[in-house]
Amino acid sequence: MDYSSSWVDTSLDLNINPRQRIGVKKDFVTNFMDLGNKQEVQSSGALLEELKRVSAENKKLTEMLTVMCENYNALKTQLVDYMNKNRDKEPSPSRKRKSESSNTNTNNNTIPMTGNSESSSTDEESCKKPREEVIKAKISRVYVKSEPSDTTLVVKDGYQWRKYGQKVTRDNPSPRAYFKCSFAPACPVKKKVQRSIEDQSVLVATYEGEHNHPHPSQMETTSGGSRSLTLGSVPCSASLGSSGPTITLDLTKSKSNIDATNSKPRTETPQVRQFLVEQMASSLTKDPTFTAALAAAISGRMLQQNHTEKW
DNA sequence: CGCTTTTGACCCGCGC
DNA sequence: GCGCGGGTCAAAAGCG
Repeated sequence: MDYSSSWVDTSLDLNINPRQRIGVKKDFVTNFMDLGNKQEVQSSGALLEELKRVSAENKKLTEMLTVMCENYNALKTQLVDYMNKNRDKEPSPSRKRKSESSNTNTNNNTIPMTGNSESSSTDEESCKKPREEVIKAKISRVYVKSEPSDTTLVVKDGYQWRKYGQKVTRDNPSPRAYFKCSFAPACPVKKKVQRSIEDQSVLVATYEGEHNHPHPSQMETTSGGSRSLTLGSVPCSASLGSSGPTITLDLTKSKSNIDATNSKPRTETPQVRQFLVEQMASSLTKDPTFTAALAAAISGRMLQQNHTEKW
């Protein structure tokens, strides 16, 4: 269940983007060179100072990230507990119509990291609907980027599915495909796949229920190196959109282990680590508040530095 | 031949 | 009660 901090090495080497870093360093070097060659000795000293400072900052950021990860895990644990409590109250599954139609695509950026999550009904909706309708079999929604030309509504998530229907719905011109887990009726999981009405290149897979059998890829993997990026156990990319944080799962990169229950710290390759760090960095840089804070911090530093250098 | 996919028919809840 | 529309069934077709 714990992903991030359990295996994501938070000791960031922030030199993730050599070009950028070189650019920064170059600026420093140029600045110092502008001061004249006579100050070379002093410059190298100052560079060392700068290096120390950057290292310290790096360490500080690492600590902050660690704290963030811990907070995230704590929150996640609470959420899971809350979900489990709700599930205990859940009545036996019925053929009653799902209240999902009221769940428009626009407000659903929730991506279950475990492959399971409750229906993301808003409080508004829960007020409108009777309580027993809100508590349903676990419903999760996954957004998968796919080729717009790809007409097959196939979401490769490692499980085996049997298609049992396809319908054109009223609110979306693209057809909706209905799948049952191949292990049905032993496994009650169903999924619906439909192209997003907003972005035709995005497939929206709605999962209902939980698999009561191990992930098929678990039995066959352990061979070869992992090429796909995995966060926790799920391949994903994170982004901050206007409607809030979004995590897009790229389930087309199969062979990944979706079942997080027995995820173990794995041997992540440097590339994977780098990618993760880049993802985090890009997510943070897209956050206006973060960039503002960062800019303030940097400018503060600069001013402070200029001040001290003058003296 | 057996499994999967396709697709029209049917079921059923909901709103009017 | 009736029509609408989402969800499911099941026979036929496709495929390896």
